[in-house]
Amino acid sequence: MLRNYNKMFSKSCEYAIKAMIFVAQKSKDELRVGIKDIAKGTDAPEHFMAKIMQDLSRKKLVQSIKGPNGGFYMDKSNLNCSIADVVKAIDGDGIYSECVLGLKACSEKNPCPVHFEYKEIKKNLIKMIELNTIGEFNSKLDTGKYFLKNG
Amino acid sequence: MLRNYNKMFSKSCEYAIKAMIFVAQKSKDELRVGIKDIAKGTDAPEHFMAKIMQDLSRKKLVQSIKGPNGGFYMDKSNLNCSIADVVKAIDGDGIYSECVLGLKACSEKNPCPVHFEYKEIKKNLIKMIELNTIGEFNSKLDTGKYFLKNG
DNA sequence: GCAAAAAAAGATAAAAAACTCTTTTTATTT
DNA sequence: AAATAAAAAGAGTTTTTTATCTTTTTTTGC
Repeated sequence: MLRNYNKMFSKSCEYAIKAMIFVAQKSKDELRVGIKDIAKGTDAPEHFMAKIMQDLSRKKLVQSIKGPNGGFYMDKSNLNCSIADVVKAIDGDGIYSECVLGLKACSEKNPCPVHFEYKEIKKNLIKMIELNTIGEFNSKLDTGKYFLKNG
Repeated sequence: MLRNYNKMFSKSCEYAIKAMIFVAQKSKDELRVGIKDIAKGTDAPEHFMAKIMQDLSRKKLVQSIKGPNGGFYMDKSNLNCSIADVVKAIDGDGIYSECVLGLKACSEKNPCPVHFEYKEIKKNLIKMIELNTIGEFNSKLDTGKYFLKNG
């Protein structure tokens, strides 16, 4: 054990969620944010974040424009997307479907020993990521009481 | 995204939990279980499982005896250990302490945007893994309604 | 004491995830 | 048209996790 697991989401996914919130925040008035700003604003490695943004952009979770004054921004529908949408885009839908003990065959009819206990937790987790939209974080961050990076 | 994340626990940890439940189940009457049986009974790669069992044994979550008729088994106190104990032994206590967005500085006073929503989920998750002891799974598995492996 | 059985330990390999660097494409401004 | 700015794409490296293979140590039964 060299790690210290946690890992509800992959690192890429953590970065993606933070980036989405950051871009939403910064692009309120049609402004575009560059990859450098996004990386700085979320404590993420720049080139790695670039890859993630490309991915999110390809999947239309965020808008991008090349060239001078280009960058990333969000339209109305992007602001409406939930954390769950981001998670699904980056980590897939394992959070919906996979057994907490990794059993492929685990199901209601063929449950692992913790299936039903975990079911409740999963339900709440899914509710949480589905109900929180990216746009809603704007007001939260505006209060200055929430943070996207250390220090 | 080649993965399909999920990953509440690492693979090692999934195997460890299953192994603990399996050994508890099989060693009810002072019997010892060998690594081959454990691997088979949990759908885990044998040598990898061996490593994990060594780890659990070193940390006294399970007992082991070498030589002919040796193997793994559990004493009373082992049966009393919770899933949380196994998780902490293998994955560390990140599940208790780490921010879901990976922010080192995230805390009650310096919360990330999802801190308080996640707090509730985390509380339930911790409750679940702390209240479920390994020994308690015996009766569950005895009913034949729960499974530790596919197929 | 010797052979066999089993876990422990050591060392290596393969796969996946995280991260970096370089080149290309697209758009803008002068 | 040329220079520049920015994202996109491609190709690589490093680190971590997962998995395998080999040797050593311990215990038991003969």
